Amino acid sequence: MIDTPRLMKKASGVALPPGFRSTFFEGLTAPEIKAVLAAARQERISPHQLLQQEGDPATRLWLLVTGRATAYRLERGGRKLFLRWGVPGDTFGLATILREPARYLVTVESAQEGAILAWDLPSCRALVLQYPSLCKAVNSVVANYLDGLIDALGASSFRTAEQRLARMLFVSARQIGRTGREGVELDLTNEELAMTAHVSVFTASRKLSKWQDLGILKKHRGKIVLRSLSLFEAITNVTWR
Amino acid sequence: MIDTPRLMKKASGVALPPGFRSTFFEGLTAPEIKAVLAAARQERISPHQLLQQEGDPATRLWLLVTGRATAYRLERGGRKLFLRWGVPGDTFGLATILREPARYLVTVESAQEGAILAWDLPSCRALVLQYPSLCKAVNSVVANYLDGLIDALGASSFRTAEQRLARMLFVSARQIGRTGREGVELDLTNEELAMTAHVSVFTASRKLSKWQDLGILKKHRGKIVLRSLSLFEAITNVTWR
DNA sequence: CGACTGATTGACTGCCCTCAAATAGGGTGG
DNA sequence: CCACCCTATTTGAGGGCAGTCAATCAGTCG
Repeated sequence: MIDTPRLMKKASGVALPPGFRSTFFEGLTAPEIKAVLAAARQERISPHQLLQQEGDPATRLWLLVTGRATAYRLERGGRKLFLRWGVPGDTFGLATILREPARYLVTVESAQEGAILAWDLPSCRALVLQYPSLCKAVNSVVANYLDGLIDALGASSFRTAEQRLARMLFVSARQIGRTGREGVELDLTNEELAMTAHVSVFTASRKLSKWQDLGILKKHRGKIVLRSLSLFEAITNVTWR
Repeated sequence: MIDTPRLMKKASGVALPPGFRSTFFEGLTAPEIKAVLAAARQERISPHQLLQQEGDPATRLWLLVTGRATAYRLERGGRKLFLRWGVPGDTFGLATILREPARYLVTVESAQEGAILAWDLPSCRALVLQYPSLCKAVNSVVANYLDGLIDALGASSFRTAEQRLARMLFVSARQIGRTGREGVELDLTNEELAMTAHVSVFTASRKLSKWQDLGILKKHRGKIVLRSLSLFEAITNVTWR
């Protein structure tokens, strides 16, 4: 969809897609951004690649440029606890900048072809020393993650499977949805959606069918088209009186 | 239990309980800690006092010195989503140090008499400018919160009411438990415990009774005595195959 | 046209929440 | 010291949401 930047070994001029934005850069001045970008290394990623693994020593900070990723934690029994989508502009490996010998808190796996910008440990150290506001940028990103997590916890604790599903459709639409002519298109299988909403595949299928019958979405294999976003928002909010 | 520090209007010498430790101070040098403490203001708190409210402008950073607090978020319908205990050494209002016009993410309510150290917005700004490592300290604390939240989300998503209860008893024991002669004593009503484990009061009562029959805890009104901590840890881990 | 993977549907089960009502602890005032 | 009250806790009955299991159906790709 967007001309993907080419691989570059050394970062003299990192190519970013036009209109690229990242919350990580907010709060940084233009020259700071420039300096930070100059220290970055760009890499291509392929689907099902483990970008970082929980428990591993945090040796690099990185930022998703194009593609999609999934952040999750492995629970006892091998189940994956979905935490959030990684979309262009999202930053991970933030632990690298925290206390020096840190470990990744979560596992991040790419879901598509794409590209990332990465900073290794020495670069991070140097950058933080030179630009203290970087620390604030990290803070800001982490705060966003916190907020999202609290929301997810609330959903998981107080809401029904139907509400959790509707919520996930809603937030996924904003994050990984493409606006097509029939509505917002989501490249998600039932299984993926079920996992993100912490619901069984069967209830996911049932609820989706119900919503299709109501005409507020359309299902295809591995793809969901939402006709009306606001209805899903309503579903998640209503019902708790 | 510990001689509580007296109220001081100006912070010339802030009185901390002997042996007081805070993760917030880790990563700071001794002179830094001294400077930070010098800028603090000490206040007494009483039970059921709202130390901060979600959505309010974040105007102060503070640290619990003595007492106990509850961090939660208010959900639609007025239900409280319990997030974590606040115990001596815990820091809150970290948003104050992030992007300048910030708002509190969560509500924190005191549960006992106690004392806090507080820094107002100008102090925070000044301190962060002078000691960049403060930013790292904040980062570190937030990372801990993140980790705890992910854990809670996992519990809420994948575990049974019994496992969530056992988990909460276990973590509460470490955080707010006193070691008595019969085991670890927890000052918790069934209702409080139920709320923190995201379980109904009734299932809480039933499970507690069951565990009392098994002899691994003893119930009193508003108080629980755990005879064996490790058993509870086992309960939370077992069962997932 | 197979083969494989994703999606569906129905039947069954069980955890845990809701509601109603009774019981007990602990402090207070007479 | 006892009667009383308020609140915490208990107990049982009932029901619903949603998960598991099994089997079938449907799309896609080779």
